[in-house]
Amino acid sequence: MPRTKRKAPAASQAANDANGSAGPVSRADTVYRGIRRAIIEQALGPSTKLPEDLIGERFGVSRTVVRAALTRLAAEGLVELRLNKGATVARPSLEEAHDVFDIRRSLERLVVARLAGRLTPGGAARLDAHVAAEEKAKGKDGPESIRLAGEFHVLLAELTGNVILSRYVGELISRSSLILALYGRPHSSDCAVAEHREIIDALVRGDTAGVERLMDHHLDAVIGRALIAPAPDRDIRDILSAYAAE
Amino acid sequence: MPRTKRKAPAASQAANDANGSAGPVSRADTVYRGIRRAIIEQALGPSTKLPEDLIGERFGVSRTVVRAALTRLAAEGLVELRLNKGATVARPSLEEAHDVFDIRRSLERLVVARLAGRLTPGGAARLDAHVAAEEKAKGKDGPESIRLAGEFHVLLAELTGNVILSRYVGELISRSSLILALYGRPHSSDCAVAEHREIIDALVRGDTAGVERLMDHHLDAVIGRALIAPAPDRDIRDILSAYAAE
DNA sequence: TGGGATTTGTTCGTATGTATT
DNA sequence: GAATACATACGAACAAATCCC
Repeated sequence: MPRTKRKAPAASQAANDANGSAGPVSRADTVYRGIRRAIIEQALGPSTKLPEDLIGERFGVSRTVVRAALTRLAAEGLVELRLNKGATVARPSLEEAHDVFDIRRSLERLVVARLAGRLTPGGAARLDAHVAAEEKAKGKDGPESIRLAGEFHVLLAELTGNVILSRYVGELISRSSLILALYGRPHSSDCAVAEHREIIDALVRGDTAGVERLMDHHLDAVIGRALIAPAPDRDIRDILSAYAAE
Repeated sequence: MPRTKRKAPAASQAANDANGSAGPVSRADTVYRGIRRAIIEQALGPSTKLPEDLIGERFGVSRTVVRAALTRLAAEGLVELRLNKGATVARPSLEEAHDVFDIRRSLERLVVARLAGRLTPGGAARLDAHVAAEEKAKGKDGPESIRLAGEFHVLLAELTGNVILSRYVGELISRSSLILALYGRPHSSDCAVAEHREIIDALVRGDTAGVERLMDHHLDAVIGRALIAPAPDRDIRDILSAYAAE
């Protein structure tokens, strides 16, 4: 009798509703977001194996649903999917790391150029609020801080209204998390909140050239934290249970 | 007796091997590539419904495999996936169209900047060969021509060696196919082969500023063919059979 | 509006492939 | 290296939602 360790029909009918805001959400979405967040917050490190059975158990869904989520994550570059060998958290090479930051420079410069002087009051307010949240989370130095630092850049991209641009920036940001986990210092990942403030100021002033320069410097600083350091391996089981409950 | 029209166990065990070059290929890959090509060559127009059963029948695979392919295509933006309502070929809004070309400008400028003066002899040869193929296919004015025009840009991106960059450019190019199908003139989609030649020349000369200007002009010309025109609807069945056999 | 046909979402069994001893 | 254990790839059936008349 093979693989009899599957759980009962999965009592997760209460996992519906209460989603962010837009449109109905499939169950695969829930799993996708959970794993994505776990990777971004560096709870799941590069090369961590992601067995379908285990994940399905933790999230209360079947392997089919997990597969759909893993497929999406693979398309996004966060997960590697080798035929017949299952999924692992991606382990970007040093070369890929350079590639990521290369494109980030180009696209994030486009973002601030589009935004300079064109920031709505509402947009500026959202940015201010976000930076305030970053400041608040700074002391704790936990995964929250890592995520917020990246989300500042995603928020900027979203404010351009260009959905494709924000999707790409979002992907690049999450890959940056992986890169920092692999090659960066242990947890110096806070993105220099002061620099974020400077960028907002320059955007409000409408100083296009200045904000492009600031963003370049800021990214240089981020890249500067790309040093050699091995990543420890932890047990997936404990980690996932924290993310299964959204 | 619901849905009894499914075919026999599907005798497609010979669908393995003989793939392009790199790594083993899942069956979902085959379906993915087939549908993708059909969309890029404008055989499947925007909003065309993509029923899982029908596609699976044509490709000789089950719905599970089709779903995986559709999930990937959706992540890429070529397909829209609405919950409980199935998949359709994406129909980019005019706004999205502008977004696509906006990012194309930025990324393709990065491509040629990276390439200027750094083109290997092999790379230049591949570009020359490609343009020759474009020239040859130009008379026929068929789907081949559409695909080749886009692949020139993808080839440029690939020559940078930045795999993420080439993935993004590839996605943007295929979306451009959709945009041209929607808003462009019927079939004036050949990308001005002469302009491609000029770009190659400038790259070989190492004329960075010149090639950026040329690429901008070239993209302007492409964007210039974005006019209002409705797209006719055709029957998926006939179309897919041509693409099922690779 | 309603009911049947159709399509999608999901589960789960089986076959096949990979790792391990 | 063969046998065993295990994980993945795929398919068929079932349940639920949607569509269409």
